[in-house]
Amino acid sequence: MSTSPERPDTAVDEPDARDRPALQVGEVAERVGLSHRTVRYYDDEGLLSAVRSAGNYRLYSEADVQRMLLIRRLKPLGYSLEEMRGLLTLLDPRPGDERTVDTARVQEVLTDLQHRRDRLAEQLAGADAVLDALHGLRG
Amino acid sequence: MSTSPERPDTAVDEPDARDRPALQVGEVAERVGLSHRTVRYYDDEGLLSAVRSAGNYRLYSEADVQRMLLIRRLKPLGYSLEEMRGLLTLLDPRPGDERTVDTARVQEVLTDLQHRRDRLAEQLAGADAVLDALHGLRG
DNA sequence: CCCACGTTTACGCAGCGTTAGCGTAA
DNA sequence: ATTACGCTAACGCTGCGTAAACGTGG
Repeated sequence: MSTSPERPDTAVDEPDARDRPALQVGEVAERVGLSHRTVRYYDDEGLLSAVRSAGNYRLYSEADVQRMLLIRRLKPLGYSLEEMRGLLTLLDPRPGDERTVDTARVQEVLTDLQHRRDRLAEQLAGADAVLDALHGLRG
Repeated sequence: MSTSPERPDTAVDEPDARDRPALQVGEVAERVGLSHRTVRYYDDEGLLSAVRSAGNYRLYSEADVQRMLLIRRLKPLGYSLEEMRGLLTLLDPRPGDERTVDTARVQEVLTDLQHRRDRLAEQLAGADAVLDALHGLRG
């Protein structure tokens, strides 16, 4: 997710690979479709890891943006931010996260993810049912 | 929804039509898949209209159950309970609700409903994208 | 008939998680 | 204009405590 496989730039894989934090809160908020308030909140809750500018502004990297987009996709599945934190260490590990790829845990998370996806699908089906009934009532 | 067209009982259309409130909070909660606390909350918020027993217990009719199921289907679309109240007067009017079938308003509500449905579909697609990526990462 | 028991409900208060608004300052 | 920070509120629940109503068995 955070890797950019094609990048003959700084030789290595990703660590500093031209992805130095440069975006401030408003920019990323707009890009990922969250309010700047929410971005700040996620940051405070430890889901994000902004670097600070000289003037103490939060600065985000492209990888951070990807992470936020991931959060944005995961959130409708009903995870709390605390659960999200755990999820992210598995799905979008940051340097300094546990490196042991606990396969059992991953499987556990994955099936849970599936269940939630299915529930979401049911909700969509429910909405469609209502919509159908409604369109029927006035064709 | 709440009408049972065949009933030569009390002459009129539906008011008492064998659908007298008889279910108490726990029963309906289980049937519609909400906590009894939530049912009470909805009731307090004016989404439901329970009748009270001699001992002050809430009693719900079959029509109420249908209404709750409708709420349950509409809720994932992100309506606030206040919006829900307005929705219900349109989609599941109770005796005593505005009887003018404001067509423009209905259309408005309907397209909003559609938008929300589409947003839900996008969320599902987003979840599937994550799931696909994840399954790819360990096939 | 009555009592004692367990279950169900009522109500209010208080808390939580997620957001969003505001004011003030840098 | 943008951000930082903290306070507060709103929303949708949820849990707790206490009290009353119910149903069943003795």
